[in-house]
Amino acid sequence: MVREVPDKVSLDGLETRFDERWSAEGTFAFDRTKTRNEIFSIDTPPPTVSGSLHVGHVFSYTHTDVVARYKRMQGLEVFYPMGWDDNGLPTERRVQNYFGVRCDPSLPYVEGFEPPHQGTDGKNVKPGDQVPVSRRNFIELCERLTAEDERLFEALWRRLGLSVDWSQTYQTIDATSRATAQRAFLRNLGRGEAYQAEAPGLWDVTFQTAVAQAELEARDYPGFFHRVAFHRPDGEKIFIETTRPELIPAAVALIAHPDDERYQHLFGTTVTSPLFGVEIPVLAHPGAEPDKGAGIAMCCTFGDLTDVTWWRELQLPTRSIVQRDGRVTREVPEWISSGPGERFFETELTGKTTFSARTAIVDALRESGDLDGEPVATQRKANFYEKGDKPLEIVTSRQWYIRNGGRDAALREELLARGKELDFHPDFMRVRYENWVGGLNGDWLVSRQRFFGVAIPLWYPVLASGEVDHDHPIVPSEESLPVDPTSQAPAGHTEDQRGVPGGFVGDADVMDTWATSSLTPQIVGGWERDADLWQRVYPMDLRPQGQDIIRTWLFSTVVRSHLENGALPWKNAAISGWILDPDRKKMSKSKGNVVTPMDLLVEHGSDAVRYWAAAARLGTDAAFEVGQMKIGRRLAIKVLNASKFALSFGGGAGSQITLDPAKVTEPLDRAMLAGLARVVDQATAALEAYDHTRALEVTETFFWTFCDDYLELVKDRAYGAGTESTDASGSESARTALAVALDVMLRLLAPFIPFATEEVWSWWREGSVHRAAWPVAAPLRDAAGDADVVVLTAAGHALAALRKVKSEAKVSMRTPILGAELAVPAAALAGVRSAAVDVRAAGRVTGELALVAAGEGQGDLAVQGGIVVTRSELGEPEARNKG
RNA sequence: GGGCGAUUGGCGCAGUUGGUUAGCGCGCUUCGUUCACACCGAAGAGGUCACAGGUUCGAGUCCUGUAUCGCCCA
Repeated sequence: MVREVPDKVSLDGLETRFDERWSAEGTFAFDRTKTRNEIFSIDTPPPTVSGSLHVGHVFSYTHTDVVARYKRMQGLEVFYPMGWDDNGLPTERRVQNYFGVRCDPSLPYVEGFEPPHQGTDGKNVKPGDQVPVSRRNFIELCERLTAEDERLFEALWRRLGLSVDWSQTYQTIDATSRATAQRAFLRNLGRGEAYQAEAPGLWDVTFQTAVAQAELEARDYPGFFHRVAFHRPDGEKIFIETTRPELIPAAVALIAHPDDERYQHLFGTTVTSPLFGVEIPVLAHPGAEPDKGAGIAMCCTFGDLTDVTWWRELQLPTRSIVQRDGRVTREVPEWISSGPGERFFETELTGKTTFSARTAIVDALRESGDLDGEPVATQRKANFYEKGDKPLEIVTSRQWYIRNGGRDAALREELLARGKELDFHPDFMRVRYENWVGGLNGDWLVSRQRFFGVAIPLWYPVLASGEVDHDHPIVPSEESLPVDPTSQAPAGHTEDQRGVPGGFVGDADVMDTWATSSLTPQIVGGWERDADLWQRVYPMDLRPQGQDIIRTWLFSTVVRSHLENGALPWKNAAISGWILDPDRKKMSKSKGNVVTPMDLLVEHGSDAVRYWAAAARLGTDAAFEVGQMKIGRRLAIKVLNASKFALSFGGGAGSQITLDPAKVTEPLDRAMLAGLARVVDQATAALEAYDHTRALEVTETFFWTFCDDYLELVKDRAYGAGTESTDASGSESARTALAVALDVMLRLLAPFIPFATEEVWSWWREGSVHRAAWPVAAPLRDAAGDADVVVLTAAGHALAALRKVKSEAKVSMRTPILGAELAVPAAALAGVRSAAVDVRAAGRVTGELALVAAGEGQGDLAVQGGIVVTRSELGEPEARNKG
């Protein structure tokens, strides 16, 4: 039953109208009564609030939504929650500036705290004016502030048409996430997978925090090679080249490659350092690169990660001089005992930044004659914290680690096996996982010396001596989580025992943000919180994400799930590519070429933008192309117009439409359904293989042929007038075929252009197209019988050949053809013949239409399928109705 | 330095396990059109598939090497 078809169709306003309807009707609400095999669960990336959503988000989240909508139409109940990532520095800074506060974990929680500011118009509050608050208060303020971000993000996602169940949202700092992260950590601790160690690690002096391998970024950093002499007992000078002469006082060995002939005679001997006269050994290690610099390197504790390797493998002493604040130690180290060296250190180096210390040392080396030539400028790779702007130092500190296979071959093999078990889309993305896991050189450092984040849920006893006993942490019960050890006392203790002998101290650190976000399946799935939900959704089906965070988010999630649940967290990982700007560069804010997503959606319409996104395959970078969106918009409008047309033949609103395939009797109509059956098979197979692009392509191609050829061919017959086919069944056949095809094509297109398809669906079908069943080919094939799609192709070509006559004669397509003869290739002849009535009608052939077999070499298959018009006579063009 | 991906008409992309004459869209040219659609329709022009070797009866497709671009890791 056709309820209504608008006179004038439009895409405008569909986004808002259907978002409201889908919400009101709970179209995407998750039905948790379904069992695991009836559910498709998606572990969606939580976007970072405080950041902003950009075109790349729209792009990749659309890919996920296409899958979600497809799976839902396949009859699966889709578990598709959305989260907000508010961990990390950007949120911390915004909270500080917006409310004029700073987090001080040493403070107690204040009930009902009101911050001094409510927004400062973008101006920063000076650190001195910031009011210190407890971590719990800080987190509460964060939740207050990010509520606005979340509202804006949700509005964008709704407009884009993400079929998320909006009653299922979470924040990575909310109580559930904190409890989950802490519980998982305590489980790791209990099984010995989390441990603390006093070890050299990367340290950011600006942010005053330890940094994990996964957060490293190697950048070019300008420096100078200094050629510096060490001294043998006999006075011979051994030259090394270093970019960090300020670390000479921290030198513990000179190291050359074991096969390097130049240094064979030195191995096993000692040299003394210039200026400081510290005696150090000359050692061999394959890590030394003979063709780099002098071929012999100064090993300091610690200048870089190679030093750490040498220190560990050659069991060298620790002689650190750089402190956590990035300055040289204020005490003269005990190993520097030569009179002049000691004095020099004390007067020129103590407390200086590494930069100033370098200047002082280089001046002194020049004076003592130990500097050979002048420093030579160079670009070297230095390790940076991805958010920092100073090279990382390496300092020794006590930190918590979680085992990730970086130090344990057996665990590494298990994790590599998990990688093989996971279906990556596209498959080659697996290599990035394997390279990363294979290249790990340490466990996962999870402690962060930050204030804002999920607290490490531990306290430590304070001994009678006043010393803190880190070896026997006090662990909270899982029921008490989340806890904040800096503002809560452990069970059995009171707050007045904090920091006093016989009492306790709380661990002041927070966990790495990945330590929380690696648990998104557990957070959304109700792990240890909602056992019923958990067994319905876990392990999950799909993790969509970007390729840049395979080493972090994907890997850490696999680690947690493997350790905690002995399972892979999901079956599939769908990796989206980048958005490139017209210069084929990654789009970035700094380049100022980022378009605000909401503007994009408003300007082009959501279906158009989704079409652009869906036209790019997983893992493939895509150009930001407005042209592609315009094509999507054209498709959406065409769907509206063609549908309006197809539904109008029965008489428009109020007319009955049957979808009974038995009524499709004409060969041409059956041929069209045969073609559609094939499209259904191809689109389904493509979507099953996470190849949404192919599904869209075959559907779209068929749809355009349907509009350009089929619709034109059957127009007159569907109207039921004007041809020699006065037979009502011919008209009914066309009308039924049109409706059946429309019904199927709307469903095929629904995951891609959900708004236009839903609009059409609402004109004549019940419920939402997004809860309609995904089409299957069998009924179409049954209706098509033995009809072959070549009938449609051939008839379309014949029509095109007639059009060409008119086009070349530069006359209107409405010009009648008084008579014509077509030479048709043998393979197409029967097809054209069986559709001759429709071809004549669509081509406006009023007289004879002769069909003859084409001769050898006649016609070009690439042009109108080889059909050639051998004779034609045009009638008078129709008079124009002007005015 | 290692790894992964890309290179097809002016632009953006398809091209399934090697198989007739390499497709699609945009743009372009010409024409048409207001009773589905001007956010339109029809017809047309336009390509030594980055380069060099090799395997094969046959290579855009497989192998080797080179170049350029992008990303990741050292």
